Amino acid sequence: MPELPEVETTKRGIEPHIVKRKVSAIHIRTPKLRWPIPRALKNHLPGNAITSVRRRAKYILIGFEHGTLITHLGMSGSMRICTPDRTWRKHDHFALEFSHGKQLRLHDPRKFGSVLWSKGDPEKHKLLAKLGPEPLHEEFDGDYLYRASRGRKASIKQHIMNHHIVVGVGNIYASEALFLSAIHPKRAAGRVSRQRMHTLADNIKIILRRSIEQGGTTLNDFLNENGEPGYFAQQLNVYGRAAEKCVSCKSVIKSIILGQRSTFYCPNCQR
DNA sequence: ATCGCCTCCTGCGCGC
DNA sequence: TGCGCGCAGGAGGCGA
Repeated sequence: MPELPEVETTKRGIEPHIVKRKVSAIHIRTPKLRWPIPRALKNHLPGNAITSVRRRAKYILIGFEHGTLITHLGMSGSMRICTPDRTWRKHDHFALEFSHGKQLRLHDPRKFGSVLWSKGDPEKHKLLAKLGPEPLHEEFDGDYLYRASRGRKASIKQHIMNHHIVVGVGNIYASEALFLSAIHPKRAAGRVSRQRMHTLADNIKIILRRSIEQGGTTLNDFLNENGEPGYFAQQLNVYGRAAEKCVSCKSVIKSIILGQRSTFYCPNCQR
């Protein structure tokens, strides 16, 4: 399940292979992922060069002079650079082919990913327009998180996973950040103190930065078929560790469902 | 305005 | 050993 570090790693991995490259053909092998892949891309893209590769939240934005390809990996998607003669795998849904003889392929078994086209400023696209700040930007800090949570009755875990508040904090890192911050995931967001919000914001940044650094070590894997790109060994303290002992206090890690999502925490450390 | 539930899809794990 | 069932999960959309 790509979290923000995997998406950032993917973006960094594909960028040097595709930026400034001219698209010679595109392949739409599956007409509909989360949404239909615009058929008009066949007219928009060939003959045009990629001018930029950016990330916003978990979207990878592939820029052209006349518009932007907005892509999302969903929960099982991955992108890979390969040669056009490489056999199509099951779930290879979409590909850009370049004049320098490479392809960028989107692979996504769950089909929760997306490929869309934005003519104007992609930040104004319906899917991006209302997103909150990037967690690694300066504007996201404890004060911001505190202000954005006053009066909120939703749990702190759902709060930090709410993309209107802050983007890119997925289910795994939400549990992990709350553990490091000693905050109970079910605590109402509006009842977390300013000081603890600072701790939480700091921990979110630390976890994401560390994961991105580790993801960087797998960048070589983006060329050809070596392994799954962007997935790195993660040191997780609570996620997926129900019934195991807390690394800090040896209490038994609990698992609950919160907002339809599995949630892990230490009932002793987190209050 | 907020919140919580539903939905998309398929691989996988579990139980028998 | 093989089969079938049910769940997980990102995030938009909708109903309350």
